[in-house]
This record gives sequence, C-alpha cells and structure tokens, in this order.
Amino acid sequence: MGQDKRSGAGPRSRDRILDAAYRQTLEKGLDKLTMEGIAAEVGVGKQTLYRWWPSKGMIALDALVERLSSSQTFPYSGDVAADVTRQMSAVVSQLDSPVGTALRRILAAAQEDPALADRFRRELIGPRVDSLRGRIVRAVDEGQIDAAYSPDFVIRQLYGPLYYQLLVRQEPFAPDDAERIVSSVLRSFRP
Amino acid sequence: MGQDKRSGAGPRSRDRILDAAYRQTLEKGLDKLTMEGIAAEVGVGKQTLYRWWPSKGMIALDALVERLSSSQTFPYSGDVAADVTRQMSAVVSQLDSPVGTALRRILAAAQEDPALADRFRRELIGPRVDSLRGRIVRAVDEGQIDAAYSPDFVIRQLYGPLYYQLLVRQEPFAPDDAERIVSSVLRSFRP
Amino acid sequence: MGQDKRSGAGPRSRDRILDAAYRQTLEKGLDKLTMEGIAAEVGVGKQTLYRWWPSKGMIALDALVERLSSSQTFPYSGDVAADVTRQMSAVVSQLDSPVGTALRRILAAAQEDPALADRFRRELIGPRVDSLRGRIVRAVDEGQIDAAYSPDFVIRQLYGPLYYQLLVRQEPFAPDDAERIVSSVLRSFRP
Amino acid sequence: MGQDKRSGAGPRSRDRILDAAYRQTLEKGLDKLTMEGIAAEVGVGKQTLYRWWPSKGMIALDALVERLSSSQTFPYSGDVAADVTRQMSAVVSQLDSPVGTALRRILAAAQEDPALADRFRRELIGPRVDSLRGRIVRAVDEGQIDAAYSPDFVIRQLYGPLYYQLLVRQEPFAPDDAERIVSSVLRSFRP
DNA sequence: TAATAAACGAGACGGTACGTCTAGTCTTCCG
DNA sequence: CGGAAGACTAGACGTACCGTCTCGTTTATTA
Repeated sequence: MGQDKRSGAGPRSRDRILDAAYRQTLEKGLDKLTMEGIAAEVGVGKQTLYRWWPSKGMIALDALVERLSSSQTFPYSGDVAADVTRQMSAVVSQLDSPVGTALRRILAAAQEDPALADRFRRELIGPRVDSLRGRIVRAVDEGQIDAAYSPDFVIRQLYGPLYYQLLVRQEPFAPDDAERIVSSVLRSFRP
Repeated sequence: MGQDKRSGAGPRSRDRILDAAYRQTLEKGLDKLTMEGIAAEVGVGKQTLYRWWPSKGMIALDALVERLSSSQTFPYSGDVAADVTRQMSAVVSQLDSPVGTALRRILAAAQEDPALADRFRRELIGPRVDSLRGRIVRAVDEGQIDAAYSPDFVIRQLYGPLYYQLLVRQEPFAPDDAERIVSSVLRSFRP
Repeated sequence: MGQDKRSGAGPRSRDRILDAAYRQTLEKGLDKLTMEGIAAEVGVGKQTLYRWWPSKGMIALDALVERLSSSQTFPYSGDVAADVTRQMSAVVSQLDSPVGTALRRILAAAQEDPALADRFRRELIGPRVDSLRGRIVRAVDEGQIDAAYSPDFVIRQLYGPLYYQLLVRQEPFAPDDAERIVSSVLRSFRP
Repeated sequence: MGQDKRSGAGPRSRDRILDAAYRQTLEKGLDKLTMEGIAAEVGVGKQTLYRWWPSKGMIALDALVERLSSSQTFPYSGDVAADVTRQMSAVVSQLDSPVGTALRRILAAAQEDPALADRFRRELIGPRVDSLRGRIVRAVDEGQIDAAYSPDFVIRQLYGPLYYQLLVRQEPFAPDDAERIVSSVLRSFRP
C-alpha cells in the first residue's frame, strides 16, 4: 500500500531536509545543528520546518529513523545465544558507523528534551526491545534461561554494556564484543 | 598553614558560582543553563566566569565533582560480591538522587563536547574505575573471578546496566538492583 | 498611490527608533547613546537596528536629517547680502536649538568615523552648500561680488565663523551675528 | 628655575605614556584609544593612569599640549596683516600635520566631555586667542582696524574658516590659504 | 641603616555594551 | 493559496574596556 512515510504527510522537501539534518548532525554535532542552517542549506523557509517538526532534535530523530536498519523479526534458530549474538553483532556494527554517532548524539539530546526522549524510546528502543523480549521469553519457555529473572532484567544486562561503551567510553567496540557479552550474560542466567 | 582553597586558586566567588550552576542545572537542564544566568544570580561579571572556566559544561562538571561522594578506598571484606554490591548500592542511590540527574545531563553534554568528555572521564569515571579494577584484580588473584576475563570487561558488564537504566530508560532503580546485578554478573565470571 | 515611506524601505519602527535615538542623543550625548539603549526603549531587537544601520552614528544622523529644515531654494531678492543674511539667520537659530546640539555631536562623531563624515557632508552640508553656491555665483554674475574669489572661498568665510562658535566656543550666537558676519564678509568681496 | 613640567609632578613613565597615547591617537583615533591599550603598551598598571589622569581624553590632550609649538609672543612688525598672516601660516602648517589630526580628534572628543572642553579652551585656545587679541587691539589703536568691531569678532572671522576646513571639509589647506583669508578679512575691517 | 610610606606592575573584579547568532513567530509576495 | 523569503522580538553568546580594588614589589624618604 503506497502510503505516506508517516501520517500527516510532510513537506515536499522532506527527504532533502532529513538528508541535510543528518549530514549536519554528523559534521557538527546536534547542538551546532540549527533550524536556520537546515533551512538555508535546503533552500526552504524556516516556517516550513516549524510546521512539521517541533524541534531540531525531532528532525534529527526522523533522519535517524529512516537510516536505522529495521529487521523487524528477531532470528530464531533454537539457540538463544546464537540468535542474540547475531542480532547484537548487527547492532554493534551499526553503533560503530556514523549511524552510531547520530544515535549517540540524539540520545544525548533526549536527556534534556522529554518529548524527544519519548519518541526515541517509543520508536527506536521500544520495538527492538519488544522483539528481543519475545525471543527471551521463548528461551525461558524452552528452559534455556532461568525463569527467575524477568526478561527486561536480562535485556538490561545484555545491552547495558553497549551503551556504556558508546556513551561513557566513547570508543569503538572490539570485534567479538557482542559474542563475549552474550555468552557471559546468558551463562549467568542458565537455569 | 594558610593554604588556598584549592591548588591553582580560582575565582573569589567559586562556591557561590558552583552552587548556582548546580541548582540551575537541576532546575532547567544544562542547555537552559546560561553563563549570563549564572553571572546574574551570583552577582558576578561574565568575564569572571570565562576567566576560570571555558564553558558552562565545565562549571557544571566542577559543581558535580564537589557534590559526588568520593570514598577513595574500595571496600575489602574478602567477599568480592559483597564488596562490589556495597559500593554499587552507594552509586545507585546517588544516581537516584539529584546528583544523578546532574550527572546524566553532564554526560549528555559530554557527547557534544570532547573537552568535557575528557575531564568527565578523567576526573569522575577514571578514579572510580581504577579503584574498582583494583578490587577485581585482587578477586582474580584470590580465585574468586576467572582470570580469563579482563577486569575492564567485568567492569563494563557490572556498570553498563546502570547507564542503560539512567540514560535510556530514564527511570529510577529498583531497591535491590545493585545486588541482583552484581550477583548475576559475578556468577558468570566464576572460575 | 501606496508608496513606501522612503525608497529602500526600512524597519517597521523606523520613526520610533529615530525619535528615541534623537532624544537620547540630546539627553546623554552620542557616546552614551547605545544600540542596546535604543532597542530597549523602542522595544525592538538589536538585530533590527543592525539590519538597517551600520552604527549608532548613522541612526543619529538619520534622526537629525529628518529634523533639519530643508528649504531647498535659496532666497533671491536681488540683494545678495539680504538673501544670505536671511538664510544664515535661519541656520543660526537652528544651531541655537537642540538641533544644533545634535548636529554638533554628530559632527564630532564624524571626526572618528569616515563613513559618517561622508554621509554628513553629502546629505547635510553638500545640498546646502550647493544651494548657497548658486546664489553666490549669481551675485558674481550680477557684479555684486568680485569674480576674483572662488564661491567656495566665500562660503568658507561666511560659514566658518559659525562652526568656530559652535564647536570651539560652544556658546550661543549673538542676536545679530548672522547679519554682522554677512555684511562684514561680503564687504571684503565687493568688486 | 628648574621646576617640574607641571605642578603636582606626575608618574614616572609620563613621557612614555604620552608618547604611546599620542601615537595611538593618530593610528586609531581617539575612541579606539583605550586606557588598557596605553597601559599595555607602556607596561604600566592601569591604576597609574587613573592616578594621574581622569580620562583618556585628558591624556591625549596632555600629549598634544607638549607637541604644539608655543611661540608665546605674537609677532609685531607694524603691519597687522603681515603679522597675522605669518602666525596663521604657522598654525595652518601645523593643522596640516599629524598634530592637526590629533587636535581635530581631541576637539571632537571635547564636544562630549565638558571637562576636556574646558581644558582645551583654557590651555590651547585661550593663550593663543589672548596673544592674537593683543595684536588686534594694538592694530585698532594704530588705526589699522576699525574700532567698531570687537577683537573677538575679528578673531572669529579670521580663524573660523580654519576650523571649517579642518572639521567640516576635512581637507588640507591650500598653500596660500592663510594669506588670502587674512587679507580678505582684514580688508573688511579697515577703518 | 632600618622603617615606612608612596607609587608602582599586575591583573581580578562587577559591570556595560558590543556585534553576531539562533530561536520561534509573523508578514509579504510570488508561482 | 501554500510556501520561500526573510523581517521581527528576544535574548545568549564570547569579547573588549570601563573604573575600582587588592595584591606584593620597588623606590625614596624619614627616623
């Protein structure tokens, strides 16, 4: 169904706006990104931006959303460690790319902007967590993970180290980080 | 012996400046915090701020540093799980307090300000990590932790979930989070 | 026919800006006059001032221009002494009024600001000198003034004393100064 | 009598201060001249400047005073036109030199600073006018100038054109301007 | 010769204004 | 009649100087 990218349509220059916002976010950072700068680069009136987005953070988020790979179905091979490792490896390699920089900056901006934080969680984190939670629940059902731990606790143990690396260390990941994290964490949740 | 307040001197109104910066950071967030606002509240010329600090982020960081408890020696009771739990519980209760909000906002600002990120890591993260690393190393020596894992990997597994909770979830911690995290993580590193 | 207030348009609050600038120039002098003060009084953003004027001196000059009487045609009665006296008397009475103070201050500022000096000469001095020069030339043609003297030399002799009084003496004029100056000067240029 | 340059002595670096002030006045103009700039160039504390002078204008005036030739006695040859022409020629050649620029700028500053205007008149204008007035009075006594005109009126007629040229025209003088002015003016005052 | 006081350099301080930049709103005018 | 263009009020930015105010340090008497 050839529907719009999002309800409420959008400006004619939507893609060029998001491209410009994304590029400037990577080049200069989110707080050097300005509505004026985007408007000037795209050749669009500022009003057009404000008509469709409430803040530069939201524009950057939209730009990021379109660039984040969205394999909606979590892999299932029967081996939860293998499945989680596969998915986390994909996440890690994205975090090591420009997309990771953009995500890091938007997550930072979200610390000062509740509306942005909401959308960030709802649109980016939520679906991915849901997808993973489903896989964890299934692993619990299959007896691969101890039922004494809530799936969200397991998720936090799994992905917490990634955010620590991204936001606190601000260093790239080691090649086998995903694998080592998953095996270490899941070992501690074996029944 | 009439020594200075701190090595390297500083402005006459240092404490009042840090107080104001800290309070405004909590009230309005770091990007609503302004040099002009601080100067006006304290009754100080802007030049005095710029003479001693390069940016509002650095002021906020100094304010935070003075407010973060700094128990320099890591507890040692023989039981590494107990010791780490004790220390992490203290950290968690700080993260749940206003100090945690300030830290969260400064860490966010550090994503766009490399100099701030440097000082953040060097002065806040570094010493605490070093202290914890010492304790981990000792536990490895005593055979409580498998030597196959680097201490920094263990540290990342232990504290990653805290940053995830703070920055991504933005929700308070559960009462026994520290204990559950530590026991879960350390179990996976048992020799 | 809905023409603009003046060619080249201008800010919406032009008149209120010039009023404020003029009043503050008289009250406090040109170097106590500030862009911020004008903006604050008028309730206008500073950018609006800088968008339309390059400096406070230019604003003050515009304000003065609008307040200087501009009888464009020099009187002609056949008697050059009478005509010049009539016109100079008008000038003198203006110089004795607040307009004279403003002019004195702007002329002073023009000593340090070449662009201001240019406009001052081009818009204020130039047209008036041209008008007077025409009258002098006619008087030369009619044999009332010796052709051996250039009109600009005559003009300098006529109006020099006024500036001396205004800028060096800084004292008001005597009631018949214009008449005495004109008669004295023109006597020396009789053929 | 080996007295000081002026009562109340002065700062140790007086000459270097005046040199710096004079040079900077010529280079950048009086309102780009700053106390800080002088202090920095001379290597003197700001307090030393404020201890001895109330404003930068006063420093510049002192510097100018020391550089203005001060032939205290007006020439007397019996021919008033020749004497005045001789003296005015000297003035004109000074006004065409850097000293003239400095004087022009200080006179401009005096328009906004009554104290400076006072000293300017008292120390620079006053003595020279007194000296000239004496010569005029003598010429009146000798029947070379009509007694119907006050000496100060004559003086204003003589020197007014110079200030007009300096401040309004801001152009150099013609070589024989002094001679032409004097002859023209004195002709009009012949008995 | 020692003390004492003044002038000094240095520069921090509370301020004001600068000229620029961006935010977010409002208006004009063109396609 | 929707959007580009951009003027508008507002206010923070970081800098430059203002004039005042300590700080030690010379420098020059005066005791």
